[in-house]
Amino acid sequence: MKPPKYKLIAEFIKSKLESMIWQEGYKIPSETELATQFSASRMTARKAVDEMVNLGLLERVPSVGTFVRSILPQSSLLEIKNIADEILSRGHTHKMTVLSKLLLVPNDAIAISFSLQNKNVFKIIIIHFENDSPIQLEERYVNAEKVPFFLQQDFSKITAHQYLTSVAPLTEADISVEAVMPTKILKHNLQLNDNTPCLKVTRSTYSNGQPISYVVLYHPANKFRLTSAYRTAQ
Amino acid sequence: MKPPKYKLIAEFIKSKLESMIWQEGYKIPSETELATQFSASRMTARKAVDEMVNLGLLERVPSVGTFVRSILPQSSLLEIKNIADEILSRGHTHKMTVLSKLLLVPNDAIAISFSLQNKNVFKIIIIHFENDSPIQLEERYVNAEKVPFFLQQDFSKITAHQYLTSVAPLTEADISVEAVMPTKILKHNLQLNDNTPCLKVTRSTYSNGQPISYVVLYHPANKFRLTSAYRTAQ
DNA sequence: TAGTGGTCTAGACCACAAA
DNA sequence: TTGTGGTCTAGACCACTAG
Repeated sequence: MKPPKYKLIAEFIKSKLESMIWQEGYKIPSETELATQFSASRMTARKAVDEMVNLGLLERVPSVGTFVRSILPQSSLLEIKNIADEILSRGHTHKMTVLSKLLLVPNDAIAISFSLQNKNVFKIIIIHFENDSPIQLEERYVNAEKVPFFLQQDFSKITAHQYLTSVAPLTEADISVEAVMPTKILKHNLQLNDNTPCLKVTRSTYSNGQPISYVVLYHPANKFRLTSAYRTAQ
Repeated sequence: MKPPKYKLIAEFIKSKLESMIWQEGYKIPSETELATQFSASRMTARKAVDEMVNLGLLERVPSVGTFVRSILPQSSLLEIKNIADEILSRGHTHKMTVLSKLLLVPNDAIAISFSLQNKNVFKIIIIHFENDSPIQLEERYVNAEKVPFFLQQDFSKITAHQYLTSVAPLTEADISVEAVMPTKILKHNLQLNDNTPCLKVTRSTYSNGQPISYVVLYHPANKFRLTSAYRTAQ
């Protein structure tokens, strides 16, 4: 299984960018030059450049050349925050209760969302309290292979999210947000009235391409808002 | 200026998706077939398919074929996107109705959120439709001093957001998301049942420190998800 | 005029899946 | 065995920019 040639060229470009040898605004070798350098056809070199352009790392200027783009600090947009820290930063007290802990093989829906099939996962359900009032129900699935000691943690000392990021650095995440009506169980656990909708946040996290955790968070809508700030570069 | 051949092929595919002739899961003609049909080489047909795959509308399965992807209505929280483009990129039709347009001095709540006091703002209310079904109510306040010709735009040709970014480049934004129960008016306009919660997105946008627009977007929860992807810098 | 990216062709070989 | 997508080649012509 050898990688295709265009991947090699793309890796070459990436390494130049990572090592900062090619800095912002630098004009990279023309497609013809890259092709010659790698004994490839121009179409193949172009495909490598295509990939980097799609990633937003390079920018083409017709008739002129291809240049290193300025980097946008996009990661700060929706920070993956720790609920304990957030509550403490509001000057409130944080408490949690673990409702259940177990080891299982995920059902289809979870497995597909989480790209884990026929693998063991841990499941844990936690309720978080802010000043003794429930503010979040956390239903979390964790890749048991990658994080074998997950269930042995004392979650009153370290949150699940804190522990996971310490074991496997968070590199990618997919987040989705919906508004839902709570189920009976949810209503009971979050001490909700009849007509209170919930914010449902679903998040899959990955560490270097490996799925680590799939979590569904429910927040009573009258107590919670998800916020995010956006800033362009410069 | 005639469009390149691969664009024609891409448009052909897009039209099949928009008209729902090719539905979810449908296996589209092979690259070779497309090439023959358009008297193009396979590489050119492939480039058209590439484009649709990158847009997330098609999915390749090696050795088997290329298929129409299932589409969940979702929107990016991170990127400030244009709802019309998003709907179109799902192969659906977009329509809008302007409910009201006016010039006013903002009340306190709006003024504070929007850091505009004693200044004129335009207010506009728009309903967006995806395939004739209402998907978003947009209640927007615009800084009249910075964007004097806002109300004169034809919003069936350009969305409010498109026009604003063309006049004043978006540099900062604050976004917040809540789950709420719809008011009577909202229920009526979004054609909602009694028990459908709404996702309420509030966004303030700025251009180089100047407030440009404050917008509240309501989405029926059964039709909408907000999503976002997170990637660390390399 | 020389160099660049944008497009395009008409072939080719491969690995893989389905019949 | 056939058809598919994945990769690749060695040319080509174009419009455009810059020296």
